[in-house]
Amino acid sequence: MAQQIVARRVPRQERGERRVARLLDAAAEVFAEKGYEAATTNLIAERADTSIGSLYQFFPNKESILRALADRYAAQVRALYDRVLVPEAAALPLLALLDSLIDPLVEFCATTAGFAALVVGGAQDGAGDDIDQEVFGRVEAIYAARAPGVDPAQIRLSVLVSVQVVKTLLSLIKAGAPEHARLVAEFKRLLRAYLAHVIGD
Amino acid sequence: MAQQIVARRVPRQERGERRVARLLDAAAEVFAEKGYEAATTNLIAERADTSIGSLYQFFPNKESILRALADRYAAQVRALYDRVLVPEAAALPLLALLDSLIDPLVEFCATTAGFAALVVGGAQDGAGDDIDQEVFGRVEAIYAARAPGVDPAQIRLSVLVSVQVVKTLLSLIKAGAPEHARLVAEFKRLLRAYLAHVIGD
Amino acid sequence: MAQQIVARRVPRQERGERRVARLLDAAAEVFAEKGYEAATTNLIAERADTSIGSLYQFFPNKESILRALADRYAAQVRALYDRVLVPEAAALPLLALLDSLIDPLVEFCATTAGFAALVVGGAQDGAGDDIDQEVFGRVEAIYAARAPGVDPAQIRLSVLVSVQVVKTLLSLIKAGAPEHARLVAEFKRLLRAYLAHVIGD
Amino acid sequence: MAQQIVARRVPRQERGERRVARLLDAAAEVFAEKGYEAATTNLIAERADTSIGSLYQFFPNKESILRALADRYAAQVRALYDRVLVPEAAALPLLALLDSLIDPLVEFCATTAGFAALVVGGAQDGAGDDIDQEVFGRVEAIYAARAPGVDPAQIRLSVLVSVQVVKTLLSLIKAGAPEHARLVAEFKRLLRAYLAHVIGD
DNA sequence: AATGAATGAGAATTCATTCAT
DNA sequence: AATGAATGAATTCTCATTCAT
Repeated sequence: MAQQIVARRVPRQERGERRVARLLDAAAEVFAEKGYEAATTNLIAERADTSIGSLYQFFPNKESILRALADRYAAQVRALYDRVLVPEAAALPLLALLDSLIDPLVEFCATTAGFAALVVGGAQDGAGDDIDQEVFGRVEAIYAARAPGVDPAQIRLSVLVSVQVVKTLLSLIKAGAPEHARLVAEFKRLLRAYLAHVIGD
Repeated sequence: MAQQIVARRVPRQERGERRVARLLDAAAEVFAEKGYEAATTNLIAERADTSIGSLYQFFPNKESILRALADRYAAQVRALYDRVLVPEAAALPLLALLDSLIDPLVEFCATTAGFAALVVGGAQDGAGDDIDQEVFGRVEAIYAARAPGVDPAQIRLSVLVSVQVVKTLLSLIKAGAPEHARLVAEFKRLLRAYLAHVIGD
Repeated sequence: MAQQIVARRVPRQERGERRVARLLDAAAEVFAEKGYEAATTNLIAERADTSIGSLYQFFPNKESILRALADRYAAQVRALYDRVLVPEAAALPLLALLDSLIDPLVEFCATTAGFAALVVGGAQDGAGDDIDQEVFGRVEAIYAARAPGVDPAQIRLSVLVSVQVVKTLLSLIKAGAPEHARLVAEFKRLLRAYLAHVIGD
Repeated sequence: MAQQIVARRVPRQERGERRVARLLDAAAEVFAEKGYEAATTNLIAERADTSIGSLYQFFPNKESILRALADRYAAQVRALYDRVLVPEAAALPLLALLDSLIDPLVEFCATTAGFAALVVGGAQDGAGDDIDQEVFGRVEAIYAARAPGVDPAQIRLSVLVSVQVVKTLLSLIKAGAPEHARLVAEFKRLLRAYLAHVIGD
């Protein structure tokens, strides 16, 4: 009996989750296309093949859609880094470290419509903060492990600089800069030159 | 006599100019506070102690206010750089060069309400482009003068990186990052390390 | 079963249609009272006991309300003429023909608030054109059938004159001319005298 | 002395009159181009090479410009008819009478930008009424003289019909109907056929 | 008298959000 | 739970009219 009740519920929850996912996909698309302010909740619902009423069943207001999207991206970035940014990464040569730091984000950015808009664009006040935190924490751990003697405050500052620089790179890519690869390489040069001083080559 | 006639007209023009200036000041404030989209033309007029009708006497629509603001900033940045970024700057030691490149902007940013929002924020499509161009051209000339042997494409790439990095710095300052000075110093370190490779220390 | 599904949707559609009808009624009233330009969409919505938002759910802009109203009138005139202006009308004595041509329009005009304003008033560029066409085509067919030997160009000219004269009559009635009936009779005399020459008595 | 004072005044008054004339010309143009509602007082002033302030020195509001324009047209029509519509016209053959009734108006309409718009268009409630009266009175006198035995009420009705028919003709011409001349001829046929019954050929 | 900058009520239209079905 | 019609506050912009200069 209890199982039945649970079982009967699961499909419903699943259906709900699928709908939320569709809504977030649609929102990512629409936010990326029009920007947060110009995006309308009606268009998002329509793109998600749902009704506006359903949208408001899952999200109390427009901003919460953005937050949820940011949450999802933060989780995706976490998963991304779980694979490549293992603690041992701290032992890699700086160049390799930068590769494993930057390349996943660049690729994610290229594949994922609204990501850059959210992380970089400052679409809405603190929308990208969770994603930032996700990256920040990882990088801080690695830098600290790599340069144990350095003042933690200096480490944090270097992490801040690094993260901001990568975000800038992503924003340029999103803006459709030509010579994608060349740009990525140059930003790696930038960070390498800087970090060689701070946490060693 | 002739002077009198001219003089009689001046107050009118001056009044108009003062009003435009007040409107732009107000717009800068409001754009900075709320962002471009959320800013309303009525609020801008109110802040400028004028009527909405007067606002539309000077600006045909909301976007033109943003453009005019960008123009004004571009002119101010030009004036700023006219003083410090003389051609001889190319001969300075890299650190001094970075000082004269960055410090004026940082200070201007700190004093001027909506500047960073416009330059960095991507408030509206190409709003900050003129300001960017202003800086870009100057910096390109200096880098090229300093490193005559380097491939112009590489120079341009380095200028792009430099300008973007400075814009990032400004956005952090605008975001109210604590330890202002420390941050500026660190971004100078970042650029110095990078540029030492590209255009020499 | 299938019927039920269909049936369930009907109330919604019906509600929408009723609302559109109410909006058009209100619009007819308001356009007739104030003229197209001076009529406000807010007043139309209010008169229709709806919100301005609902109005814009059905009509993309003010002009489209006018067009829809014209469409509705054109359809009503078509229906009107379907009953009385059968092909056999061509065989009627001229006076009887004029009766069946004019009387329905006069009555429709008297019962229907905004009709004359639209047909005659030139409220907006081509607003009444469809209604004109509706009448023009019918009358042309009848005149041609009645006077087969006459040059088609002359027929069209006579139709134009006839239609314009009737429109003028309607405008006078709308303007609240006293002695309604006398006026109608006189305009019939006018057209009879003219058409007796052109298409025969 | 007295003469001097008068003399000194005359130029002022003349200047004012010339300005009023220029304003009315401009208004005619603008009303004809855009219609009464869409015409702006600022545009009228600009077209008249004056300031908006001067416009309001002579006209208390927008509507009064229309009225003044109508007055001017009424006077011009009066002058027009003073030449051709002499009492002896009543003795002319009907066709010649119609010529002298219609031709001047058609020509005036063709030469004078805003005339038709005003007389026909119903630009504003009673704007063309004075002009109507001007024509109505003349025609009534002539019809009455020509058909002394006819009931005055019938005369008035026939005048009404005649005037309305001519107005309709003017509106078609203004609307840019092709075959100008043919149209005029046909409308004369229309009126001739009608009037032959009423006031004799 | 002439000017034109200034005013602000008012218009069309949008869109986040609610709620009856 | 799903739907989408309904709502109306808020926004941009216009234009008749006023009034200081």
